[in-house]
Amino acid sequence: MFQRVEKQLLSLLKESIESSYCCTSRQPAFYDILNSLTLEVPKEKEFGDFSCNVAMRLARLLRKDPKSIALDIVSSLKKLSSEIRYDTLIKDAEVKGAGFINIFLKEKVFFDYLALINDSQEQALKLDLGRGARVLLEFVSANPTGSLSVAHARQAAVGDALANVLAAAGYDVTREYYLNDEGNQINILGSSILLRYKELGGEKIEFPEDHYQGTYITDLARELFDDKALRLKIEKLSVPDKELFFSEQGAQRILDIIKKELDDFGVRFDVWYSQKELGKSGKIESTLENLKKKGFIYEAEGAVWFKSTEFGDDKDRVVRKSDGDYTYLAPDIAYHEDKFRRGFNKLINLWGPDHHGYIPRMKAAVRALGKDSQDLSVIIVQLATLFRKGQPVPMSTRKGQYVTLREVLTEVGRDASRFFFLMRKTDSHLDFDLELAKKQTSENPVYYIQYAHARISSILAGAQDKKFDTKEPDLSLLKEPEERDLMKAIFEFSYCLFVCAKQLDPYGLTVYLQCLSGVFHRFYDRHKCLSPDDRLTQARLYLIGTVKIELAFGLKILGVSSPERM
RNA sequence: GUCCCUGUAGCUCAGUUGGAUAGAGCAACUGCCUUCUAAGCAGUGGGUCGGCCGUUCGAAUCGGCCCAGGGACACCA
Repeated sequence: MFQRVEKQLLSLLKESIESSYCCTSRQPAFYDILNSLTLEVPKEKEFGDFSCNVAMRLARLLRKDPKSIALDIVSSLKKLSSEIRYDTLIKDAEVKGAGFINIFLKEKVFFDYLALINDSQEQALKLDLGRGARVLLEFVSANPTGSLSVAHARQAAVGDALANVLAAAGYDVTREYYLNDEGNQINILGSSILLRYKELGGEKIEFPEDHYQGTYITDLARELFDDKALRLKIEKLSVPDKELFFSEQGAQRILDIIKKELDDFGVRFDVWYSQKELGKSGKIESTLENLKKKGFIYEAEGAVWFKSTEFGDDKDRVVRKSDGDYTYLAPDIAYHEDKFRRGFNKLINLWGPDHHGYIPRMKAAVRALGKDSQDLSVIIVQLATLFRKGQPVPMSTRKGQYVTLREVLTEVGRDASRFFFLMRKTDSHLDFDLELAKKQTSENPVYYIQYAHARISSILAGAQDKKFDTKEPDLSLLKEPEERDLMKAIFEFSYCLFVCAKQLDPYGLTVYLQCLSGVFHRFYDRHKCLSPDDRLTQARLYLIGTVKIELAFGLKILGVSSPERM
């Protein structure tokens, strides 16, 4: 709806400018400006619902004062808008400041939107940007060598919300977790558990520094040790088989823990993609063979290299080490080729900041595979620093001591933690105040929004008891400035969703929902919904019902609940 | 050393492809509940937008050079 109104206004403006100046200027520059017209929503409401700066941009070209240009445009705009096809759109237009054209919309535009939302609920809020694009969103993808950390928690919160945003914007989205279930780290995991297992058997062991230090390793070892049947089986294994067994068992059991953590966090995945299976499938070999045929793979210094410099990387990268093992890059290229092969045409990866330097080579790989580098978007999810009473919570990755997703979830709960992880732009650092997130006061933005939802629910429940009839309300009774503010805020939902989808960042929704809640709270404070006038009550219930639908949908996208009462 | 990100109120941050008087929340202070949920609302104070130069009708925003903080630069994953 927002987009449609914006488009209509733009074409109306274009027509006005053409009719005012087509004879005086036919220069290409004139049409450049005409074709790149933009509208903005002014911060101050006295400047209208939309504003356009085209008069200033035309001033030099037309050698005319921007104010008088704006006046010319406005007068022909008014003439046009009085014609039947536009007479439901513009209430007024005026020139202000250096030459801004400020447009005020007719309330009918807002009324129509309210009706639309009340008729088709969430459906009215969704967009149609996808156009058949199949999106593969890969996120978290943490190695199954330990519990998820706060860093993973933010990636999970962002990834899940982004998937919801894109789905709401009309994309076909698949959520995937790339499971690093083989390789060095998994071997070390197996070896770590095996050592602890031996220790439990009374053996004296030396525990290397590069092994996993956490107590959960001992817990896993104990699980295996305490299972007598399993222990007998383990005794019979040869040394290499034993190593393998512990690696597999460890990875499997930790994966179960991770799945449970994500589930409790409300984050779900459609596909768990195993690197081990990828290796077995022969896809790595065929991908490298394919690239070799294209001339992007060569051998040197005993290793196999990917010619990523061909596509703008700083230097070429090893895909197969001189000892014959693949580097991480080899299966990753194959994995991305497989993503495309499965029919996805838009790949989005959420990575931690430590993978920042990895982007150019992955982009290079995508291009080497014959795709456009735009087909892969990598979003760096910056770290969240935890604070308690204004002091940063110390974090040590050594000795396996790090704050886990589970701890944050247990301490502040799902709603607050998910919301807090989304409160800043994804690629910006985030300060997460545990004490603030726990507070159930106005200081906490989550409760501010949820409270607005609960208040509306409560009013609607009260109204239901009084059995208001369901006939079409007379929205023209909504004349108070706070009511208009609310309608305008409601109107901007789809624009917010549009921006979030374009920027691949759900963060904007947290800002919008706080704003919408604020406008509602101000309206609530000044006006009674349940007024003595039944027809007004009817209209106001209709209005706040729409707010409720938007709040609930917005919160659902963010993975936060919308309580009926608080 | 090279590249990337960040620098806006006491704190955490917004600032819509350059727009109108730079905003919000928190913190501080002051008011508002016999009336739909005070987890709310209203008000007050608080700024050299890191610095300098440039681009133009117009710069927090774009460009250049500095200053400060963070991160990335493996035949690890």
